[in-house]
Amino acid sequence: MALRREDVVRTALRVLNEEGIDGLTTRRLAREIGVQSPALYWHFKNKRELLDLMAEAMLAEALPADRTPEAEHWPDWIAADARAKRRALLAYRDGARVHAGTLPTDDELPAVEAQLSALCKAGLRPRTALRLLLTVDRYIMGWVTEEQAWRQDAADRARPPFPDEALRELPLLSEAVDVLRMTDHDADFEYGLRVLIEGFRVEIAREAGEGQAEPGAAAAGADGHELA
Amino acid sequence: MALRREDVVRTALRVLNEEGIDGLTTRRLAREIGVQSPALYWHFKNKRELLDLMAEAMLAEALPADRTPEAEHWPDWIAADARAKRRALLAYRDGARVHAGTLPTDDELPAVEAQLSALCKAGLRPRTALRLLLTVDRYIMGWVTEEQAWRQDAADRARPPFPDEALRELPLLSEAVDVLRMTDHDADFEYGLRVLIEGFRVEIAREAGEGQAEPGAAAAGADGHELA
DNA sequence: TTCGGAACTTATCGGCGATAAGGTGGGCCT
DNA sequence: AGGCCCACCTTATCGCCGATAAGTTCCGAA
Repeated sequence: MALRREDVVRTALRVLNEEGIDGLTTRRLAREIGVQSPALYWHFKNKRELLDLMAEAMLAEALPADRTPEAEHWPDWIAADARAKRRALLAYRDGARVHAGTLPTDDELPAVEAQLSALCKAGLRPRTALRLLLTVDRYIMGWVTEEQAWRQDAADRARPPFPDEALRELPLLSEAVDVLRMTDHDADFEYGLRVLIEGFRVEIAREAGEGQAEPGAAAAGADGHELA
Repeated sequence: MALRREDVVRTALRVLNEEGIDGLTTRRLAREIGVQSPALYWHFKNKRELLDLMAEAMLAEALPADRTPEAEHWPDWIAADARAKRRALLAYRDGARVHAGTLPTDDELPAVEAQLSALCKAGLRPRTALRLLLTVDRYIMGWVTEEQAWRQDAADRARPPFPDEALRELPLLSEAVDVLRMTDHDADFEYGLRVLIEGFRVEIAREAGEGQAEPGAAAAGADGHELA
């Protein structure tokens, strides 16, 4: 029976978790499947395509696609989606690096449209609503990337970073050293997420109050530095 | 005369810009310097160490270390630092990927301490202040990573992504398609930055108003989902 | 029964990071 | 003056990588 793309992707995700992204080679994967490595190139045009499908599968597991978010509860589903996405990326070793640079598939777009719809009902213009979604997305990606990099080289790191002697004469950093050493990833992630949502609240209040006139006003030119 | 580490790093940054991170190989770099590739291993224990020094040099160019930020103007210098860091990463091809997973050097810590000091004067506890700084940092990293990935495969991409036909039946996405297609990186980045700072404003107002009693209150357990 | 193409194998390519081992030249000690 | 040491580099080579070319197998349709 012929090998199916879907099975290859599933095995690849397992190998990813066992070996990390550097250990996920075409030969290793082929061996795991019980096939010679060039056979993979019948099913995928190159390794990048395989990684793209892996990224898609990772997120598909965790994010149900057919949900219709409600406008009035936008802080709730934005936060829930953010947590789900982080969890999905954390569920696989180097998940963020696999997902980085991936473009949304065409069939992921309707879910985005639904989110935009809810946010627009809450008072945003489509452009601003999409910017908002991208902002939280970038935060998640940056966060989990760093989180997994930390976890990764925590293994092969001889001594823990930021030893107490390096923090001598730095009383404030010493007091916050737990954050620096990422001893409580979850709570630290939640902090940034809450900050973002509080910012969104302000933004939505402003834009909803504007009466959506003057279309150019919030476009804020490339050098628009106005903060207040 | 012996080769100096600093010169190697400078050449490596030039090659990075010419070839991208995948084209930056030890052989290519050695050839550029006029030396055989194993010679590099006299000066660096491995390629990762070279990349770390490159990352450090990239940011050192753009971020003056001895500045003493003022408490009352925190939104200004946080935004300015964020823009400077983004610019520094964008200044080199794949700059974000080079910098990703890098730990702050011991001599970058005093600058952080100074920022914490200003934020604490503004009313935050050290832990929260550091969380705030990390939050904006993660946003920047996520943003620039995506930005450079986009720019990268914009080159070798046959057709532009998100063609109009994929957006049929998706009116809101169609209206926001410029954001999706990243036609105005700068303004989109500014949006997220402004959102973050507005969120920080709320957070600082809350924490300063608390009278900094009840130390456990804002630690928000791992599952602390309270948003309001 | 033949034939074509899907699905695989074997053989091989050029390039990678890294290590081992050997060479070389200048400065320092006696 | 002579010898030596060691910083710094070279040559040779290892094992692995992603990818391609070309040949093989086997099943289902005509």
